[in-house]
Amino acid sequence: MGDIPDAGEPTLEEQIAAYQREFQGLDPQVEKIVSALSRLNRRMNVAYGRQTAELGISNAEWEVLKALVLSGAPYRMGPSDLAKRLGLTPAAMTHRIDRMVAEGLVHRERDESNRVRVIIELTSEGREKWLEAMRLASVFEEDLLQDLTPAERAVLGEVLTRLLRRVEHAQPDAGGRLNDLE
Amino acid sequence: MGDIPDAGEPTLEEQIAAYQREFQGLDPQVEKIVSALSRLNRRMNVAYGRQTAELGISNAEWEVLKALVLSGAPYRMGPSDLAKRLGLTPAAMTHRIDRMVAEGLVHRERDESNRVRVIIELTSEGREKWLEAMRLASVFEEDLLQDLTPAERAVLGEVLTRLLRRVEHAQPDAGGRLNDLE
DNA sequence: GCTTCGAAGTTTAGTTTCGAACTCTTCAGA
DNA sequence: TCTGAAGAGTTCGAAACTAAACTTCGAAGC
Repeated sequence: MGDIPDAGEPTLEEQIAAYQREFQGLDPQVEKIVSALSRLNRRMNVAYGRQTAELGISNAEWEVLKALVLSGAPYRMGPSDLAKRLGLTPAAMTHRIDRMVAEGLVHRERDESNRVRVIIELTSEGREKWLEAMRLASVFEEDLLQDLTPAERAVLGEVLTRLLRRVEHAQPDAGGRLNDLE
Repeated sequence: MGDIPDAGEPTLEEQIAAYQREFQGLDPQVEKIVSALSRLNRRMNVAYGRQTAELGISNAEWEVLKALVLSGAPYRMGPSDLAKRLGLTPAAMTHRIDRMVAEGLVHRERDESNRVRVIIELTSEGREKWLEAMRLASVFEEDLLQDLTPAERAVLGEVLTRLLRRVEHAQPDAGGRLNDLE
């Protein structure tokens, strides 16, 4: 027990070996980094999902709460802004807000100064839910990184930030290469 | 232009600052690592999606092709195994296979030696699609990591693998702490 | 041999999302 | 003022997923 990472999933080492076998000319180190990154993220999302589920909210709802809290007091955003921020279509946002209003996590009202707009505002209950979720998440995250030395944390943070900047300011073209967007 | 990472999304630094403001007692370095990890993964998936879309397949289909190829010749798996491997319910797997059979990417047949089972086998067309996708993906990945020094690559790979092992062999309990499953 | 249990896959009902059409409001220009 | 255009949000229909019920086959026990 404990040796099988997930049902039917090969270990990272087995997967790298399989890639080498099936596709020539692949750098094992690159593939290791990319595969580990992807898996790690997946596992972390599962962990977050477990935690939020215990608070009676879904991962999707947690994302909305997060966006609202991080926008700062008075914790208000329009549906379109939320949709862009979360990468959803406006239609999906409408439905998601419907649910969250019904659960008392957010409040929806029409902006009287511009009657086309709608204001989504965090309720105190919604803010409390987010705080509870953050308490759980922060303990989990600290625990996850606990074995890393200060030097390793520094390098990891710096390198990931650099990679992120590279992806954010560039997008792959048809051939897969990253072109600077200027 | 090029300074706005994504529509309406704050920069990583702004987001960390917002976390510090809204939630006391958070380690900025931990949050930086976790946030960068999550964002980086999201951007990479968008990039992969763009590439596979160009080949006329979805990201979901690419995952199935990947599982089959990595299983090794003769590239056969049962629907249940595929579902477990991809983290889907058997029902979703049935439908996904339906589509892929219609597109000629995989072949479905009943196992005559055990008539409860079904065998999903990669077609040569499916294998070719995967190879094309891999060619694009590997260029993208090499390009993404191109600015990293050999030392940085080594540390990154090692640290990520260590973190992955920690999440894989342990699961957070109600309080968020990681317990060894033994 | 018959029965029961369990495993593999499909079907059905309900949820969440996307794409596109639609409504309502605001603003610019004749 | 009236009209046209654009933006914000919702509604509608279709796609993809989950959970649960169902079907079929195989294996074990009596």
